[in-house]
Amino acid sequence: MPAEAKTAAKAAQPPVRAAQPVTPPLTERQEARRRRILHASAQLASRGGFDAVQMREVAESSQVALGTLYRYFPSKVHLLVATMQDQLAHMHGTLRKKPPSGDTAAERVAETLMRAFRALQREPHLADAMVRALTFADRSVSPEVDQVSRQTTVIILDAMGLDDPTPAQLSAVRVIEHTWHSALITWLSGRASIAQVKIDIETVCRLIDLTTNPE
Amino acid sequence: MPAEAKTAAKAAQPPVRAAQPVTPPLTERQEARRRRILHASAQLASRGGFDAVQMREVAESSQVALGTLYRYFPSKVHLLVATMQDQLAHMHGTLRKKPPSGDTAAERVAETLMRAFRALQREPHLADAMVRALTFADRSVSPEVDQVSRQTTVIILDAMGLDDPTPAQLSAVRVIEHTWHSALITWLSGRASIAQVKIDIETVCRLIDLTTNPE
DNA sequence: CGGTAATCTAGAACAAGTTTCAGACTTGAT
DNA sequence: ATCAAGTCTGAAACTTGTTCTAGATTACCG
Repeated sequence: MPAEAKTAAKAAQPPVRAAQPVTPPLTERQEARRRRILHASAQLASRGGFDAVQMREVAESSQVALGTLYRYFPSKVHLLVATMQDQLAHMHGTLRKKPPSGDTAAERVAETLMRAFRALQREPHLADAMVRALTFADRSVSPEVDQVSRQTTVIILDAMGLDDPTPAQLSAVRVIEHTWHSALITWLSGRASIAQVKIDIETVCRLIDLTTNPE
Repeated sequence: MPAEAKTAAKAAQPPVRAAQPVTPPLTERQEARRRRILHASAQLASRGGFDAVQMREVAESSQVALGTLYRYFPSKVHLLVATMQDQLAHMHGTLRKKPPSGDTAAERVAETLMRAFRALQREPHLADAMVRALTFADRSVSPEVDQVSRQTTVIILDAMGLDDPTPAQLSAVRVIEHTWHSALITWLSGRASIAQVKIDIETVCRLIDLTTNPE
């Protein structure tokens, strides 16, 4: 990977879906292309994880020229992070349907995260690809990664049943997200058991009580 | 990166320093080569981070053939994780000299981590290279990553002044490590300020009190 | 010392991410 | 319908991690 390429935020014109800023509306065919690409990406990732998502294959599977693929997603990491955004949206929808049942906010958050975790377990390779991309992303992907982070925050706050979090609560949520990502990685690389992930998530969720009913 | 290469733990003969198992003692010249390699790696990393550590350059800087470099460190990630082990050992030595002064275990751990954080701030590119390698590492690097994790655990337990931690305390320590790595990453990729990292570390360290004086 | 196995070297070769380019195709405005 | 601007395609080129090979060097055993 050329050093400069990863560092400089390539200023590709329209299709690159940046953070929020003016995204020139895509034509129908463009939207379809984008969707095909994301689908191919997820499919390849489900097979063999990060390494199996090869740009040439994604291009071929989605019936798009390599150059076009790079116009839509300026790097493999961008592509996988976008794939994660996509999957996250899905998951948020799913989670919304059956709200967690715990009594305390901590319990509900832990329950939600474990539910998400079980979903990821069903596609461990896909999880691998997405999470590795997320943590490997450099500054040029920051807007997209940030968006994923915001979406995760929303999910957690949702589970807490909170509309207007205090700074302390936001910090707790960030810490939970940190733990979530990192625990996922240790599990994916075989360095932690599922049981351990569960315990750690429950442990970190206790921080919520700590910020809800102050010291 | 060939898929298989990253996945299969290459059984290179002697120099590959595995986890703990029998490492045939290196001759003096071999030890020197290893040291030159790690030094070159750290130096290049300090310049431009992960991307600047190019295997050909490392080989050249350390006066070693490319093939030899790969015999000592079977991949770029292995090399960078080993570099991290090296730097961690350094840091542990440094931290040991001036034990943290806080009254509670939580304070001492937070103080220690912030001290480490300030050290990393002095070489942000190096930190970038090491941390990115650490989280990007796949299963083939697990033993080495695990070793880094164990060393980090020791540092934290040291700061807590604990010899015989309970399972709950170990979980808290793991969560702190998760937060530490992940917070570092968000800082390195410009998505969080130093102040935010500090707050999050202090937040997560409160878990210690929670496990020390039970609910 | 002599011989043999292990190690090291230089350099070619290969794989996958990324860039580039010329030409065909679409789109939108006139 | 027509033209200019913007997109897409196919293919080649380039970069950097990784592997491979043949021949020199080194380490060690008797």
